[in-house]
Amino acid sequence: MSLKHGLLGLLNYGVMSGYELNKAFNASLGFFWQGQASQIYRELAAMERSGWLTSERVVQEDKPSKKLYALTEAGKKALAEWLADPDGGVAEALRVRSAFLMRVFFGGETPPVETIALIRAFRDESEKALRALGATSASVAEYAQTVPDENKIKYWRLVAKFGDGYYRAAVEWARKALAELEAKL
Amino acid sequence: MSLKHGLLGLLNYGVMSGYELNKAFNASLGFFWQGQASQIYRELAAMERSGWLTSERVVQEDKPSKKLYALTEAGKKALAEWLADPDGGVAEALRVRSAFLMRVFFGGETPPVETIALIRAFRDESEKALRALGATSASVAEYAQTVPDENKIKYWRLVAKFGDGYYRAAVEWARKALAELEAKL
DNA sequence: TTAATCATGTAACACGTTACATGATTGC
DNA sequence: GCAATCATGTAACGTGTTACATGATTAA
Repeated sequence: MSLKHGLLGLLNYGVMSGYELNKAFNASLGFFWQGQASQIYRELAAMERSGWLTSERVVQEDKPSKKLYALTEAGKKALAEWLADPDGGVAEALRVRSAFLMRVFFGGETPPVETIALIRAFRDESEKALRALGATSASVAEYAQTVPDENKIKYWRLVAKFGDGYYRAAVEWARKALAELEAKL
Repeated sequence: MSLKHGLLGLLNYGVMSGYELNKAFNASLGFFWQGQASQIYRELAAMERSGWLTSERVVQEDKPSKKLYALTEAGKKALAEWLADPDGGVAEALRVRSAFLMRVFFGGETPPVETIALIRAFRDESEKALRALGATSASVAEYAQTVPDENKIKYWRLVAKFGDGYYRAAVEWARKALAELEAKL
């Protein structure tokens, strides 16, 4: 799975604590992968057990002590192998899993207004997501100016563009669906 | 979760065996929800335990005997409640989970050709999915002619259109991304 | 003769989610 | 005075995946 590999990728940029990893994960990889804090701690413990990481406890004044994780050679190797995997999860990438679409599928079993209300909520959420992504992209663009590591940022922008296209498609679908359903009321 | 509710929805159309449910599930709900056969059997057993279903063993000649599942009143109620839920999983519907995008995100850590190869594979898969969906839509259209239960089919088509928009967005994204990356080689 | 279809499942493991616990410090 | 931030985790449960087992029949 990829929570592990996301953590490896982040730790490759530098030593971090579990708490910092959780924040970094949500801020950067959060769009296409989500993990609860508790899960991240569990994975970190597992990764340390399998020799990918070492941890060092750092005692702080005025704050709880933290554990800094660092990649080992084995961890770097695991990351490199994942990056070099020619398969790269392409097949699963297109898979949709949506209770919402399932609900729409069974729309014929309920009064139309209920499904319409649901699709309206979906449209609103999609528009919100689109706006939020715009804000993220703006902050990436800003970051790009100060630290012009163009090589990395290029790929970050690609991922953001995927999100943009996805949310746009969602909004467009919802609008058309609503126009169709509302016309028949 | 929704595997349960998908099964309830299918059983609402008529009595079926686990094997038939698995096939029906993959054929109709498979686009937006996937379940292994073994998981379906497990869920059916759990649903029977909680009183949503009853099962009857049917002995067949020349074929292994099967178990036919039927909705109980409690099962119908559970389905109705799920259908009436005003939330309907809208928030989670937009969530993306993609190891592929994570891999692209870290594209700066590998030679560009590797990421390009990956995105090409993704583009090919997306085009394939789009074609496959076209075939599905055609068979739905055909089915619509013979059994013109327009009310149900309307919603099926809506779901198919979502898939169409999604795959199209994927193909478009991949093409643009490739054009950008290949130009800099 | 090999694979696919029919039909059911068990077992084990992997991953995701939710609730809870601790306890000091800082900002509204 | 209350909520948020910092920082770590445990426990339990829910869901998803993979491998395996059985065994007859039918089509390429």
